[in-house]
Amino acid sequence: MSSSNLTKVIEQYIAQLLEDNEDGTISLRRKDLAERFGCVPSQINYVLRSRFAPEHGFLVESQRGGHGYIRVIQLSFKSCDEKVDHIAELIDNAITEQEARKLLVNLQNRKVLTPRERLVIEVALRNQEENGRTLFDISPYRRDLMRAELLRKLLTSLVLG
Amino acid sequence: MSSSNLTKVIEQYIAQLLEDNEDGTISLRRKDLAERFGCVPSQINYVLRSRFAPEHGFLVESQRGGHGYIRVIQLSFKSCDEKVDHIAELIDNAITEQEARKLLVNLQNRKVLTPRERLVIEVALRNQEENGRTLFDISPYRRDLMRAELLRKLLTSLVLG
DNA sequence: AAATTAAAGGTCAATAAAAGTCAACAACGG
DNA sequence: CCGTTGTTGACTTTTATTGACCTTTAATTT
Repeated sequence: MSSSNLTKVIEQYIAQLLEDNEDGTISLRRKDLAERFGCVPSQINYVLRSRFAPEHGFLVESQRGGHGYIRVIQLSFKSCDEKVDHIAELIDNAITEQEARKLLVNLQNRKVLTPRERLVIEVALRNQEENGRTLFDISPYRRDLMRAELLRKLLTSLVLG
Repeated sequence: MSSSNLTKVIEQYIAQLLEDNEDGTISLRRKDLAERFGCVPSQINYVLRSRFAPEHGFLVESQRGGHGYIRVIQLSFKSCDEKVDHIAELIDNAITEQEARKLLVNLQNRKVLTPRERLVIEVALRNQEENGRTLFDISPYRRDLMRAELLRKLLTSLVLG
């Protein structure tokens, strides 16, 4: 039944907690949450993986064992969907290394990225390029596709964050 | 009460002592500390092992017998190269997702990374994991190797940058 | 000086209390 | 009907706490 979609319900519950808490950080007990929603504990992991991933601007920290916890951190609320759409448009289905680099320089100039953030992104792109070329023998075009996908994930996480 | 988190309380106490002391060094008596917090002495060893280990940026020295003591030293890096070496030591040849996440939390706590930088790094790691798992069918161990390599590249670039 | 004793701190293993992983199965949307 | 998304439970790993036993050092006694 789509009316009782557990994942959605739990997602909204957590989102609500995050909204209520001004600093964008909340702490959960996995077991308690599972009990509250009458589900198995690993369901909580599923919700976190699928809805509160870093690609969406969230960080999740946790500790096992006695006094364990799960902490969800929303990096910021000033996410304008405009910006995200803009980024998404900027990055086509495929993007070359040159285009990617130009885009990053541009974003840094516009203060969307710090120099350090640009650096990390470039290292991540280069690493994937390297692996695709030497380890997996991916075609140039497919590498452009993969580059676009990675870049989109990295940038949207940052724009959201 | 068993509901309170002893380890955390003791950790914060020691951290406070270190903050108050300008030279980043303090001396403890294990027995006194155990008495103050109403726990068994070996609990102190646990706190030191798990919270003031080198990977958290501390050194612990001690002496047994009469006039014994435990000294905690907060270490600082003179140069970038020292920092790079330290980071390199933290990342083994292979690293699991869990270990990687812990390391990143730790580095953020130590102000080596901003939250946004941690976010980008987590996205990059997740992306590679996802590709390795679903696109290229890489074995778990090999994914741990690749994760370590990527993490090393990303972190050293940042520390140097 | 050597032996003893007291006073530190260290190690390890058992136990309990979390959270994580994975794969099979179910339900849903196109 | 097929691929994706959600649900479940069995099994694993990590963390915290406690206590019994071990080692090292300094002071005291013989």
